[in-house]
Amino acid sequence: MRFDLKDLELFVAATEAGSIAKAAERCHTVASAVSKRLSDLEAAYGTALLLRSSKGIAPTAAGLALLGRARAVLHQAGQLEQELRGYSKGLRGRVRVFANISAIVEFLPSALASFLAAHPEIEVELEERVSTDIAEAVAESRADLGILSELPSGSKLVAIPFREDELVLLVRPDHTLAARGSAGFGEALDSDFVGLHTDGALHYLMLRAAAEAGRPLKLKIQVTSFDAVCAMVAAGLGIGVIPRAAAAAYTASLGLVAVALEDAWSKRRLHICLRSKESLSAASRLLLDHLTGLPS
Amino acid sequence: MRFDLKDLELFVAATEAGSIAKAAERCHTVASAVSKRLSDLEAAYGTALLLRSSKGIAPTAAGLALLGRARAVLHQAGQLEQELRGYSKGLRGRVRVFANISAIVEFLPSALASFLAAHPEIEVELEERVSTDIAEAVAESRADLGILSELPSGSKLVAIPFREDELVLLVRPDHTLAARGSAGFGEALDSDFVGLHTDGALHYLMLRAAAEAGRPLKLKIQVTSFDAVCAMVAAGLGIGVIPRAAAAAYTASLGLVAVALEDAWSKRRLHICLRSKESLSAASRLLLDHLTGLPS
DNA sequence: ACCGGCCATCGCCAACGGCGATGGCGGCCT
DNA sequence: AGGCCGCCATCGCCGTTGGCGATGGCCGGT
Repeated sequence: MRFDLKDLELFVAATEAGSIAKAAERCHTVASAVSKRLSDLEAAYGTALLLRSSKGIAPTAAGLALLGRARAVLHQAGQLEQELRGYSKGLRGRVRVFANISAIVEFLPSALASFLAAHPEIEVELEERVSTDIAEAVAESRADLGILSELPSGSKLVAIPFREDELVLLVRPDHTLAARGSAGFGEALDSDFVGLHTDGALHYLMLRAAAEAGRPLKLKIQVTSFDAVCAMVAAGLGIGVIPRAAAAAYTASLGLVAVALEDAWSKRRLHICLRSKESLSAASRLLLDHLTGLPS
Repeated sequence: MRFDLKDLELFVAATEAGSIAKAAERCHTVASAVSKRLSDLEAAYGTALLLRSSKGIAPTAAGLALLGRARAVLHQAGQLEQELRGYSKGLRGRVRVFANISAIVEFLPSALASFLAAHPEIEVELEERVSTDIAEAVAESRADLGILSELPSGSKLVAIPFREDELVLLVRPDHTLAARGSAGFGEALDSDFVGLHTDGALHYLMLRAAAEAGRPLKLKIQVTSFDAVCAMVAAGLGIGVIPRAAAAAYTASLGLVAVALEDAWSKRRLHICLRSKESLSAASRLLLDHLTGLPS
């Protein structure tokens, strides 16, 4: 390992600031030191990372590619430091949870609140990801617990059923389906849709359902949160498919209508996934027990 | 940041080896240095990470929790270093691409030209294969990236959608279908066909479509390139099925006519396949990013 | 043409960190 | 029981690393 965390910090700071001088200031040092470290870094690997000019610096292609990885390393290192600090303050544990947006919006707020109230000495770190990323992160020990809809096939992880999650159609009151208590997804395909993350499981479900109906999914707008979906739907830009619990919060305030989906795939079961029960830390196991023991 | 990558390495090595002395040996240093660094690490955050005894060390709960995170940081740092090395010498390293004939004729010329212009230091090695061979080559690491129409079922490879590919009937102006803007494949089955590789996906599609129509595919001539198909068609030896983009180049010069196919299978989606994003070399990833980032 | 901002280089020096020796501790074998 | 061995912590020594400030070259804007 011929580089240092400080090297990475300086590199990121320099590319972000666009200037070695600014980076030095931000990192509480002087430009000459930064210049040297960066030059040495480049020399050590025989690769130009920065383009120097009299008005600052810009990353080369290699530098740009490196930037992302450097940020990832620094982020992880930062988390590690936080965790260390936590231990010195008497914290007894820290659990890293990756969850999909449905779980985060619907179930985790209350579940985590009660858990943290019962275990103030445990810190929970929560990040939102799409299901495939979650499984990967858990498999690679970047997360202790994952909450997702379905494990990717072939995954070696353990999956424990968590909650039921019902998807509903979200429409404006003036939509033709608004008066119906329920509808098939196929009936909704005439409308434009407002979608979520292109790589999310929900998106995939909708695409497949449309394909099975032999019709295209008219997806014009893509956003990344349920409230954004609701806002788009309220604005008349299309209709959406979101979990019932997420819909409930918005139907009243925005005057929208939730229509039950009759398709089988609209009933999803969320799962908690982990590498193995034995590999869980004490804190993680406490959280797992809490999540699975709660009345749903 | 009060710790160092080397601290983490030593910490991981020590907990794995169960002994500071062993860790020192593994890391090519001496025990005293390791002992000091670990003590300093603990002192810096006021947390005991290791339990010392006369027969070695064992991690405390805090240390155990830290272990996973430290590994994650080191893993990412290792990736970063590998990438750096890749840039120094690897960018001279080649990217091996296996692609089917459709991709090679329709999309790769311009895509590769712009890529090589942007990255003159990267060599791209391109071979034409049929889709099944491509998937196999990628799976066996004989190729870095594959471009094909559909992955064989059961394949463990990652497939990323690439481009749309529309197949058309290529006929002479005096053919009965030449006056039609579009036709079903079934209507064309009266004619003789000029075919491509007997084992290619395109050939397979045609065979299956003919079988579904309950009629034989009258295939007399088999060649291995689109221009050969065109020449055969122009010579009146039959009609052909090739991608629209490939047809465009010849319809004018040879006085041929492209007739749209009405069958659903004529709209294919090409995919880029690879083992996993993580296993890609830096150069391969650059090419992948380039291909997926291009406007289609 | 000057000035200001930028980066690279150089010499200086402090501090960090590795090294080897030493000492204390506990278990194990004889 | 006594000696021995392997372990880790501590200490002083010293080489290297790395920060600092000054200097100089470069370019663009005023």
